[in-house]
Amino acid sequence: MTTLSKNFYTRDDVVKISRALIGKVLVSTVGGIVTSAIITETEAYAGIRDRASHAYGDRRTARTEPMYAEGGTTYVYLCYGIHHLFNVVTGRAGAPNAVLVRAGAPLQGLDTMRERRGRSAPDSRLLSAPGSLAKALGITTALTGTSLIDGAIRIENHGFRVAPSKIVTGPRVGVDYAGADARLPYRFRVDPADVR
DNA sequence: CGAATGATATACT
DNA sequence: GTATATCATTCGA
Repeated sequence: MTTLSKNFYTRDDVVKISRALIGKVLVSTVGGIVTSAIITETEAYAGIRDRASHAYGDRRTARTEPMYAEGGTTYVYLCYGIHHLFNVVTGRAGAPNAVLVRAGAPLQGLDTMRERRGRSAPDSRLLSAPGSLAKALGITTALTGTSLIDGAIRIENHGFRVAPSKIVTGPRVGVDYAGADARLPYRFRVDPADVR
């Protein structure tokens, strides 16, 4: 049960890191309450030449600034005016790479997650999509740019095992506008039942 | 299937 | 500075 160290995040290959995050544990401490989840789905966003990335074409703005930080920090932004989406920034400083955490399986703080998500969400869907996952874990844009090493959000290795053959690779969701890049196999997911 | 909902990027005046 | 189109989505009809 160790917190992932800086050198996990600062590696070059964001796609590899995206795959490696499957089975790791995302932990948030918000309002003095700890909630955590096993990561079951991620997507890689690969720098300034990835049309699907917010940083495509080196679009460095107030919003995307956290993506340009050194790996090991967060990038949280508001999508569709409603949903806060949580990303892990990777790579070296100046290279805007990030991994979107799309889904998870509840581990700790189940009651709090249920409260945050509201009555209509069944347990099986508590963390089944990126907006829902952030909501259940209490993650908002207020936490963008914060450290994953010693901040309110961290990622730990609890020793959960996922057979490589159980990790499904495919194109990313909701990026049709990205042309050919929309078909890149940058999405990774595993059935929660295949995490031991 | 489509409304909800607001920050943001971009293109104007 | 102001206008407007767009968006790494979700939920309910």
